[in-house]
Amino acid sequence: MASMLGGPADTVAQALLGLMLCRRFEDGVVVRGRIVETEAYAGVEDAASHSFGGRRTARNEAMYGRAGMAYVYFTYGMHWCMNVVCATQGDPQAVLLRAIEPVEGIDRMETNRLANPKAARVLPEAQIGAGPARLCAAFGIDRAWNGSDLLKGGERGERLWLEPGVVPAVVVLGPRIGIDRAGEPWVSKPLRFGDAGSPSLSRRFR
DNA sequence: ATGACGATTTACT
DNA sequence: GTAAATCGTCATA
Repeated sequence: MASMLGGPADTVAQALLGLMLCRRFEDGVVVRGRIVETEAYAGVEDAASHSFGGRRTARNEAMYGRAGMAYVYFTYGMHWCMNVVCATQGDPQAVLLRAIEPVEGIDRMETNRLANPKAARVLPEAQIGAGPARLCAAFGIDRAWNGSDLLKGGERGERLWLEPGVVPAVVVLGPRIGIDRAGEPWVSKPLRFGDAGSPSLSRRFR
């Protein structure tokens, strides 16, 4: 598990598909979701990456950490998104988790969603984790998890970690979402990966 | 101190 | 399809 995260973002993005993202809450409840959609952010060369050009700030510091670290950031004034840091320490590559398919603790995912007044809309089960911010809302992931080690888990009896899962039968690729301003060639590179058979993708691939 | 912006989601026409 | 919501972060001064 640890070794597979040490590679470049595009490789890791594909390898993460099928793995289980798991969290245990203080009350002991566990939620699990199968990762079905990811995006690779290739580091200093990648104009769409928060680390483009070696940019290093308090916000993206986790990108420079060890593989297996979580990089969680806040955006649009209301949403959290989570990445799995990859490559080697000091090389700021990461993979954005764009969608999970609910597997366990679905009631708790609902509760977590409803706890956020901005996400009070009820969604069909398959859509609960279909989107980078939806996934974080469902799992209750926020800034407290930035920099946490996904291979070890968190503190306070709470944990956020990865487990082996079922590899997708068919993987589809496409351009990344919401990065138009990065310009070519980065806007067109096929760095978005999905499990073609999943009903929980954030958007269609084409 | 101020202003511009965002790896999104939701509601509405 | 378009637009609003909403605020932490960063660059500039």
